Amino acid sequence: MTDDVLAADGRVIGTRAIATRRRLLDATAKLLTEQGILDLRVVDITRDIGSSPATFYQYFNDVDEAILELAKEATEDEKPLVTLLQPGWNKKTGLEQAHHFVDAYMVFWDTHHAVLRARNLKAEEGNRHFRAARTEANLLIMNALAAMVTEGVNAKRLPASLDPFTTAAAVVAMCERLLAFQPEMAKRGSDKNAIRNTLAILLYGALTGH
Amino acid sequence: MTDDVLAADGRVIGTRAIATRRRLLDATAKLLTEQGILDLRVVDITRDIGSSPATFYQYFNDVDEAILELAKEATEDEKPLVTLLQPGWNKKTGLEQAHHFVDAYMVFWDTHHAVLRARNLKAEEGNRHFRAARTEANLLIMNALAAMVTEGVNAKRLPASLDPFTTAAAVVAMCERLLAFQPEMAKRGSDKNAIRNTLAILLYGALTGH
DNA sequence: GACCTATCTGACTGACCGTCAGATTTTTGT
DNA sequence: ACAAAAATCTGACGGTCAGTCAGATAGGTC
Repeated sequence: MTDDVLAADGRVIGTRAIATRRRLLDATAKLLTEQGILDLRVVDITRDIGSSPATFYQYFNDVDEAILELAKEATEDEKPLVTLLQPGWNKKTGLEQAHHFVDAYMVFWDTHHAVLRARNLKAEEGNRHFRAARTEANLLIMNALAAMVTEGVNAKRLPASLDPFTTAAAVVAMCERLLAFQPEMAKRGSDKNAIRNTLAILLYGALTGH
Repeated sequence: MTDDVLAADGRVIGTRAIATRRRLLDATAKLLTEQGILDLRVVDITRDIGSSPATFYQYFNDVDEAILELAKEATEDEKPLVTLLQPGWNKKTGLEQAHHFVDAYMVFWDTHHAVLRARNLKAEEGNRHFRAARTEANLLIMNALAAMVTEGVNAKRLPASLDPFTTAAAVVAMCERLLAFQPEMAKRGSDKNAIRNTLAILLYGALTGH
């Protein structure tokens, strides 16, 4: 019952409608990637699937609602990343584990960057629902990171004055931002591999104190 | 001659027009802060100064042009920060110097966050002019940071595999992002001071290896 | 095939964008 | 001080998009 798909007015919809709704979501994601959120128009979304604006509003009250759903789908793809973040990265294999995480994060980012950017913008501009979505997604990763920092602090490898949660936020920030900067940095001589390596080292250092 | 103020069609304008243009820029900055870029409408900007949309287009070809100018003004305010980033942060006073930088950066961010967010979004969505503006601003800080990293690498306090430029980007990312997250993190128990301290420690560590 | 329900869309209202011709204000010349 | 010229401002308009609603169309049931 709970996973019934609903129209904008809340009624349960059938298979044809579910398919239409899905095509609308896919078109939204596509146009978000191609044109960015500032030029995202409902007309374009519906034109893309050969339909009319009225159809869109059958399934979503506004564009935000569609983007929010895409953001939640992205969060689902983020969950598996947590398993790569377990306390106990040691001197021998820790750096390699950091690399694994960075690689997985890069794939995740490449897949969802347009939606994540839109989500973050709306969250930063104060939209309650997008704040909640971002917080939920970030907590997945940040709780795992904070646990690793706490372990490092307890083992006296990291300074006690380091706030684990803030450090975790800083680590997430580095990951997201370096990937967003990537194309620009490439022009300045830092290629994808340099970014990957440096990110792994910084993560490894910040999280373990090694 | 070069610092003459120009209208949208390129002609040099007089004192009354300069004042109008300035009021338009201030109103743009104000509404960008209050409502965010997604709800920024030219009608609102001109209404705010008791004028009409046509006036706006006398001075700017579109809203982007006004935001870009505000972004460039923000860059001017960023330049003094570079003096706080000199190689040679040592064990005794280094952490304190990191605090100074973090404090100055916080003030800068608080003043310009709405414009900077808009600039970064447009840059990330591929707008050439905003990319250039962001790159110019970031290079100010990043070159200074990269020089500090290079010094740390040379003194063998930092691993040689660390790419100075990427590290600098990571540091900038941490600064920007933690400040953007601030209100959200406050709710989860990391107050402004914890953020300030943690950021300073992370900076100090990443830049000097101490 | 007649009926019922789910789904879709044409057509409309209202708002904003960006333009332009003409109105208003300021400056210049005498 | 006044008229002419230049600079600045704006009302009004055509075009596009958001969002709504009544009615058309498609799919299923008996």
